[in-house]
This record gives sequence, structure tokens and C-alpha cells, in this order.
Amino acid sequence: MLELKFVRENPQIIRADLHKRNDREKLDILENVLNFDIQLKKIQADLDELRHSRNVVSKRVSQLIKDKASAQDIEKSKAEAAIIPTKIEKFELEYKMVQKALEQNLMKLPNVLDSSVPTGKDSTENKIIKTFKEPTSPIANMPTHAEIAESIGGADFAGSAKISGAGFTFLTGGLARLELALELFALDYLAAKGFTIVNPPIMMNREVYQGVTDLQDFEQVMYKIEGMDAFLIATSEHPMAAWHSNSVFDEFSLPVKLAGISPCFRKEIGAHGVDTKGLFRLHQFNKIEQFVYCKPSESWQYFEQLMDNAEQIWRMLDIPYQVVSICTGDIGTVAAKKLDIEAWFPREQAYKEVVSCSNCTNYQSVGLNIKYRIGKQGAIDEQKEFVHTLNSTAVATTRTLRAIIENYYQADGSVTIPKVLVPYMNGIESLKPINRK
RNA sequence: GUGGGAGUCGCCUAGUGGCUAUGGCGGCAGCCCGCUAAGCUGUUUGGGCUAACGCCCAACGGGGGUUCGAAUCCCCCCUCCCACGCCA
Repeated sequence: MLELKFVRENPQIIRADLHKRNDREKLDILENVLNFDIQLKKIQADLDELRHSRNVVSKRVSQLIKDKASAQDIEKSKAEAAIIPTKIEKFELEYKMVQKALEQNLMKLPNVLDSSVPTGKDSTENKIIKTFKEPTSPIANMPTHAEIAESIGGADFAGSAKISGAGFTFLTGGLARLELALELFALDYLAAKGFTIVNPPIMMNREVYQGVTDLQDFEQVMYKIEGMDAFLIATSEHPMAAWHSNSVFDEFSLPVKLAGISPCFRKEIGAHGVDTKGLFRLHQFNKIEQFVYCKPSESWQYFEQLMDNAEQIWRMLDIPYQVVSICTGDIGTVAAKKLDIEAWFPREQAYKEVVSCSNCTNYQSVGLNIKYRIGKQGAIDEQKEFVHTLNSTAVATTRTLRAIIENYYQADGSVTIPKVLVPYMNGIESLKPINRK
């Protein structure tokens, strides 16, 4: 959510930004916010005045009783006071309505974009800013990654479809171990960089969830738990962001760097041809996520660090990738800037998203009310400011498994284990096809 | 899940319908003091108005209700503690 004060004071910045996004609907919403804000202030002033008069009369009643005034005088004052609450009620109702309308509109306004975000209408206009290694050609007659996974005894899609429907998998044997190896590898890397490993709750209530994501996601992405005010998390970013809602960090305790480990649940996975079966798009997958709370002045520095960590992981896996800057038409509501890593998938001859790194600036922290204290607590010049939050994939296991399967597939049908993962695999260096009878 | 207890300012705490929600600790600022560390005064939530001194409103876990007036009374919900039960 944008800070109301910021919207009030800088409507021209937001207007310019919405033009960049080519979003006419939100321009109207901005005007609504500004109008409701003025209305609300006026109602507030009237309401305060009414409440004041009520307080004054009430005090007089109290005084009369104490002075043992005549019952008649007391009743007279009471009667006078009795008129006020109905007036107050009316204004309070109006206040609540306008306040709700204001908030609903405010929540629809997207974050202000960083000036470096490329302008473009959709994902086709994202900008490639870096590549690692050259794209490779597939081995002749290369099967799909799902077929390879099954042939090495690493997955059972028929089995998962039978018990859970499409969009799930049983990972088995060497591939199940490889998933754990990836997670441990990424966690070790991040722990060495000063990240604290976090295993968060995987359900969150609606009120808190609204602070970390946009409303669309509730309909399209998130699973609601029936009979409970709870949603399955779509990423550990969400509980890690919400963790410190309604609290104040000490300036010197920042940055807080977290490495979240969790399953992720997503309703919308679409049908994407060759991806429909396999490990690329699932209703449930595991992910190691980087998350940072920091001072506003330092967020771009940490944005680079998160991106660098993700890149280093893919470099060590030694898989070709490109880095893409997400354009204005594709970036969504929350991030001020977003860079994706797209790994190379040789069989499909395409780069596909495996990492997404965002600087959310104060968009999440405003919604969740997460501040930090500038200077010492209690000091005369003590000030509180919203923190910045950032998040980035470290490794989304299933997508990465697919990338490993395709990039490390050998002509004999085996999949070589990337060197950096071998120590995490009990020394296993290759997953070989299993002969079926 | 059942029964009992609790939730008040950063922390502890007083407060059973009416002055401005006590008091302490901690923090911050100022004063005092030649002596080992205290003492005194002020301050310590959010919002609105004002050039400023100030003025006003809201806030006692959350949401409703009763009342001229609610931390206090009533209803619903949440969280924590204790006991019992169930359980990986």
C-alpha cells in the first residue's frame, strides 16, 4: 500500500507513474483517493467538534451530581446531552464509509516504479540486461524432462494425478534427494552471507495477507482453508514480510536478512503445452527465499546483493541464464523494480523464469505498519520511518530440478549431478535410468 | 477440546460508571553537584488545528452493545498462562 501522506503530497509523481504504466483505470482511482481524503478530513473535524461538545456536557452533568444540584437541573443537562450521540452516530457512520472507500481505493494503487524500469506493454517487452554462458543444443532425441525424471525413478506423475489431480508430483529416490541437496546448498550459501534460516508457518489469516499481496491474488492464486480465516502461503516471502507487522525495528538492528524455507501453494498454474506435465508449474513446490528488511537508503544496495546471490547459485550450478528487467506492463503492483533470472532449457530452446528479485521499497511495510526508529528511543528528535522490504528467490526446487535434468542430461539417458551438489548427495555423481521389466 | 485465570503507555503496575487513566522502572532532555552516583524538574501513543505558546479528538487485546458519560457493565471473537484430555 502507498502511504496516504505521500499520495496527498505527491499526486503528480503517481500520475506520471500511472501514465508510464498506461493504466487509465488507476488514474481515476487516484482521483478517488484524493477526494475521499479531503472528505474524510472534513468529517473528522466535524466529528471531533461534536465529540468535544459531548465531553463538555457530560462533564457538566458529572459536576452537577457532585455539587448535589437539584434533580431538575441534572435532568435538564442530561436531556441536553442526550441529543448529541445521535448526531455523532451519523457522522461516525459516514466516517467509516468514507474511510473504507478511501482504503479500498488506496490499496489498488500500485507502487511507484524506479526510473530504471523499462517501459513496455507486456512480458514480450522485458529487457535482457545480462547473459551467462551460451545457450546449448539439446541432445538428439531428447525426451521431455518429465519422461527423464520418470525413467531415472525420480518422479511419478501418474501416481500424484491419481491421488491429487494435475499440478502435483511424487518426487522419489535420487531426485527427492537432489531436491534436498539443492535446498541445503542454497541455505549453506545464504547462511555464509549472514542470512538467518527461517521455517515459517504456511498458513496466514486474511487481514495480514492483505498487507503483503494485492487483492487479485486472493481470487487467482491463494488457497483458502475452509472453515478458517486462513490461506496457504504462496511463498515464504509472505509470512516473513508479515512477521514484523505492527512493530518498530531499532535502527541498529537493520538489515534483517532471512532465508525462508517452505512449501508454496498456488491455485493458478495454467496450461502451458509441454509444461502441463512435469516440474515447471505445480500447485505445490518448495522454495528457498531471500528476504530483507532494511533502511530506505540501503535498499538498492541489498537489491544488488540478493540478485548477486541468486546469480551465484546459478553460476555454481553452471547452467546458462539471462537476467531480464521486468517492464512497466509486466511488473505488477508491489515491486518498484523487478529482475528475473531465466535459465536455459535446451530441449525447448528457451529461457524460462526461475528467479524473481524485487525491491518493494515501502509498499509492503506501509500496509503492514513496519517501521524503524531513527536515533535513540525516547530522544527528542526520535523519528519513525517505514522500512524497505526486498525479496528474491534463492532456489525454487522443482523448476531448478527441471533445469538440471535438461542441462545435465547425457546421451546414455542418465543425469549428471552438478559438481557443487555432489557433497550433498552422499557422493552420488549421476542418476541413472532404471531398467523396467 | 474442557475448566480456571489473565491481557492497561517500551517493561511492570493501580484503577468496579464521572476531575486530565495511577505509580514505578527503563529511555530522552535540562538542572544541580568535586567525588564513585545519586538527587531534582520535565518528557516518553496516534491523528487534526496553529506562525508559535497551545487547543481538540481518539487510544486500556479486537469488534459490537447499554449510558448524557465505559478501562470499568453486557454480548461475540482473539491471544497468553495453569490444570485435565487428546495427539506426531
